Amino acid sequence: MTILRSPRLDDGTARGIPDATVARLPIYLRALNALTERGVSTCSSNELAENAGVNPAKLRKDLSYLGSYGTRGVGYDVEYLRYQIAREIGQTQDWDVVIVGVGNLGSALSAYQGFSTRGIRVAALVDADPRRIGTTISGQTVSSLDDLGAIVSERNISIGIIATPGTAAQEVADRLVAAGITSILNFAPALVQVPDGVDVRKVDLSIELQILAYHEQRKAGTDKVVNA
Amino acid sequence: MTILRSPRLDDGTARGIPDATVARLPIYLRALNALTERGVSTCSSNELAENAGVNPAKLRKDLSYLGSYGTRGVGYDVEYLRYQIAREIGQTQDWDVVIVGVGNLGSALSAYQGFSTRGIRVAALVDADPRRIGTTISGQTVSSLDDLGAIVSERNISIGIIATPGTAAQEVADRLVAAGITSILNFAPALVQVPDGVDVRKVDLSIELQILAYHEQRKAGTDKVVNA
DNA sequence: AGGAGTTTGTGAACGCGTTAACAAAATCGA
DNA sequence: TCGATTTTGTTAACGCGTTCACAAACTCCT
Ligand SMILES: NC(=O)c1ccc[n+]([C@@H]2O[C@H](COP(=O)([O-])OP(=O)(O)OC[C@H]3O[C@@H](n4cnc5c(N)ncnc54)[C@H](O)[C@@H]3O)[C@@H](O)[C@H]2O)c1
Ligand SMILES: NC(=O)c1ccc[n+]([C@@H]2O[C@H](COP(=O)([O-])OP(=O)(O)OC[C@H]3O[C@@H](n4cnc5c(N)ncnc54)[C@H](O)[C@@H]3O)[C@@H](O)[C@H]2O)c1
Repeated sequence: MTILRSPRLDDGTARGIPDATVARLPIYLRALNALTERGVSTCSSNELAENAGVNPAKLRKDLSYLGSYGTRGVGYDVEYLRYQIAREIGQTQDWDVVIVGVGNLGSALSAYQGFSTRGIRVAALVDADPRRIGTTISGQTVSSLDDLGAIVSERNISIGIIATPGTAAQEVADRLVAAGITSILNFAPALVQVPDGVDVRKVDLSIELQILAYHEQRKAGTDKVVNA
Repeated sequence: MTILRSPRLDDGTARGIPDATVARLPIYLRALNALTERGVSTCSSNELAENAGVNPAKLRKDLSYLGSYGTRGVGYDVEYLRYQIAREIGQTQDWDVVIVGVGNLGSALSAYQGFSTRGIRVAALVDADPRRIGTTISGQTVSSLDDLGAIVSERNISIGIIATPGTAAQEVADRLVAAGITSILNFAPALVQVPDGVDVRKVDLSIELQILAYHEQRKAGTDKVVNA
């Protein structure tokens, strides 16, 4: 009698897609867009899986959580499937984000053109440094951290990006939450505590490189065997 | 009679630490450094786990793959454990990386001070744009992509970062591999194919935000219930 | 010396994610 | 119409990662 986080509810509504699947849906979307650009209008799971770099069985299982959008013996209609995935992950609308901390990384993020094609719009830039406040970065005026609450509610922003030093991360997170933000992407190498109902994802670029370094070290130890 | 990728080999040598554990070891390292700075010389698994934001049992299991470095009834010696983890993940030496593509993101990465304290050294910057080649960014001269092979072998670089547009990613990966690079961190939204023996990790910031957007969409649908 | 208290290291259970395998459902040609 | 062929959707098996729970090992106090 344990309560399961079942992908499908009893009423048949597809809900609660596994995290691992959610993380891959944007990849499929990108692959479908690439197929459209190449003029392909129908594809099999093998074809799409190849383009996305995943196992075909995994792709089909992932898609099965959304519904039954393929045709047996035929495959998937590229445009139709693209729309269904986009709808599922909320890409039929744009999501506004605020970047807090427009230093090296925050500036690079604010200049990135690739977000807009994925339904992400950088709607506001915020910093605490008086020398940065009021300046224009990538066509946007940098606002004060103190105006965060007003900006978030005015522009209906629900996602915040922390690109400040680690020491400021918790304070910034608290302010974002107080302003009504319910999703945070944290680039600072620090743990942030948030109340229930707020999602936090962490991107740690140092760790990515450290993981590669670990494998490099292991390779060095077995190189004689591998290169023999 | 299947061959297992066992954490421990028959001779007792600790090898083949699980991927999930490897990804957390740098977090523990950071937490241990923080404890040292606070003057703490001994800590329990509960204490360290709290600082790292993980379950204590998970922490102990992770550490058990490295060896038995704690004392029952006492806990861990912070400095000793820090050294053991550092040694395990290759942080007793510096790892040199080359950044290919010094645009917005590549420049931000090259300016980042946080890498050096984690054993990562940005040893070279490379670009294909003649207007960038020869300029100085974060105190380093930008070299031509054509000199990649010489730079990599001269400076003994084993890790490459791709920060070029997605369209150039595969070509850059090929060049990195040809130059002798065996680990790649790819920021471009593109799949890159590499030979066996070369590790590739992908960081996709759009997808991180898209995952948050998905959860935002779900929250919107259940808000009435949650906020009731 | 011995018992009470503390904390590690690990065995075992559990759950999630991945993958293989196949029945169901479609197309196509004869 | 029917059999051969293709490809999906799904079930079942498997492996990895997480977590609980506890014996083993240590400290400390009397
Ligand atoms: N630059 C990189 O490539 C890189 C790589 C990995 C991780 N990071 C992490 O990303 C974060 C940002 O890095 P960066 O290189 O852009 O740093 P940076 O120093 O260039 O920029 C930080 C910005 O945050 C602002 N800031 C400081 N405190 C603030 C506060 N309380 N509220 C609002 N703004 C505040 C500063 O004024 C500055 O503009 C850091 O945590 C860093 O560790 C950066
Ligand atoms: N800027 C961001 O915040 C951000 C966010 C997410 C993803 N990305 C991805 O990171 C990558 C870099 O982004 P960016 O904003 O820095 O782009 P950018 O256009 O600012 O810089 C790209 C750089 O790569 C160089 N380049 C192009 N072709 C090259 C080649 N064949 N060899 C070597 N160098 C080459 C260009 O000269 C330029 O300097 C892109 O793939 C982008 O999609 C960037």
